[in-house]
Amino acid sequence: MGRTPAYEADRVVRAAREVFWRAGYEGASVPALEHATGLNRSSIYHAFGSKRGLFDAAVQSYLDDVVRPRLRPLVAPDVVPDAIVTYLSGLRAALGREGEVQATSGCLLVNTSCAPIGDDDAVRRTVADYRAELRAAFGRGVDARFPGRDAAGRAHLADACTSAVVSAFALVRVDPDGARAALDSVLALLATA
Amino acid sequence: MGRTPAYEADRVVRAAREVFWRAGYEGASVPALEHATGLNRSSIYHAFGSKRGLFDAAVQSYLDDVVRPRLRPLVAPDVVPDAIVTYLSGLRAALGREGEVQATSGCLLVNTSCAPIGDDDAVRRTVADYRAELRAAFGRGVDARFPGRDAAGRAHLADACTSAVVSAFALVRVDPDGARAALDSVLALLATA
DNA sequence: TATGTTGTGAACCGACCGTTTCAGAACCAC
DNA sequence: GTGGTTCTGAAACGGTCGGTTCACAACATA
Repeated sequence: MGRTPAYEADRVVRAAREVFWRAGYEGASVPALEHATGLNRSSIYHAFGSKRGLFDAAVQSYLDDVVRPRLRPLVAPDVVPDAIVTYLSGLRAALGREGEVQATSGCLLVNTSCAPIGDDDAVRRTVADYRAELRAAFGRGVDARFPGRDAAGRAHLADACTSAVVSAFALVRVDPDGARAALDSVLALLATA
Repeated sequence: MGRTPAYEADRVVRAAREVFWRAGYEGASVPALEHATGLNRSSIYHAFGSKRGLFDAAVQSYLDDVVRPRLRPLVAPDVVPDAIVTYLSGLRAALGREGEVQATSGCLLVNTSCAPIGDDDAVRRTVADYRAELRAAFGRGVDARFPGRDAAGRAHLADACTSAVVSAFALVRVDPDGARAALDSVLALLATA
């Protein structure tokens, strides 16, 4: 069988995810990834093949461990009317907690979309699917909150939620107040009957 | 007085702006800037002091030559009711023209916000002010379109326009259809009386 | 034409980039 | 134990990074 790895793969990927999140793909240096993961580069390259391989694993972990758990109440068989509000106000609060990754660096995938690595086809598909996943979840959240409203109105509201979240992620690094304002605005639309 | 520069400063800055727009600050290499501007690095450093100095000039040019001319109808003393619709549908069309910088790379300032350079204080202020400028312009555009509507409703609509534009910029690189959908959604809200 | 100033090209700087190599350590099966 | 396989640390790879240096070209002035 051979020598036993001295690390836990999940922990390594999570640590790398944090580095990519803050610094971006091109800005995350191999020494920084070594330091964060505690692994020597030879082990990183042995396990993941390349910096890009580690990045892909980090993106998968971001989707599985960060995005989808928070979206779960919005994609469950039964969606509670408050689910969409809970999600958005939870995000609003997270963007205010200084020091946390989300507050300082927004969203790994939105950041990726704005960088040259976003031109890569595989990355492009991943981020586009992520946006669609967000939109679908918000669509169900809005439907659960305003079941009586007409379909077009609900769709526009779900679109507004999607745009608010994406723009909040995109701007939080430079303008946390503006990011929170975007979320507050759609929260107000969701509060009115 | 000394030797006459062999270049036109404006042309140099505009060429550099394009490189930063596509590649981002950290991704724009000095050789790439030399090639785009036609200047040797010694001339670049003589004129702008550093890569960052050239970037700052490029950002200023982006605001003066790209952003503000398009926003002008929305900040004029008299704002036409169609101004906001004209702006958004113009942006929608621009995001669809393949090959153009806007379609492939979104917005220089949004991209900057999502990158590590966004942590710089001066950059932070610049992008935050840009967002505020956008929001103010859209506010006037919405006011001109729906003068009879209540203030809160107009504010939420202006917020939705701001978020739609920012998110369209943030996503156009990976998801042009999603970006256009965000704009279409607010355009629909602006079409209804 | 002589002088002082400014712009330009080429060569070079140390630092860092992502990646590879390789010897040896740690484990399994026999 | 022995052999085969896998993981790990250190060192080194060529290439590129942003930035500097310097000799010289090109101009304004006197």
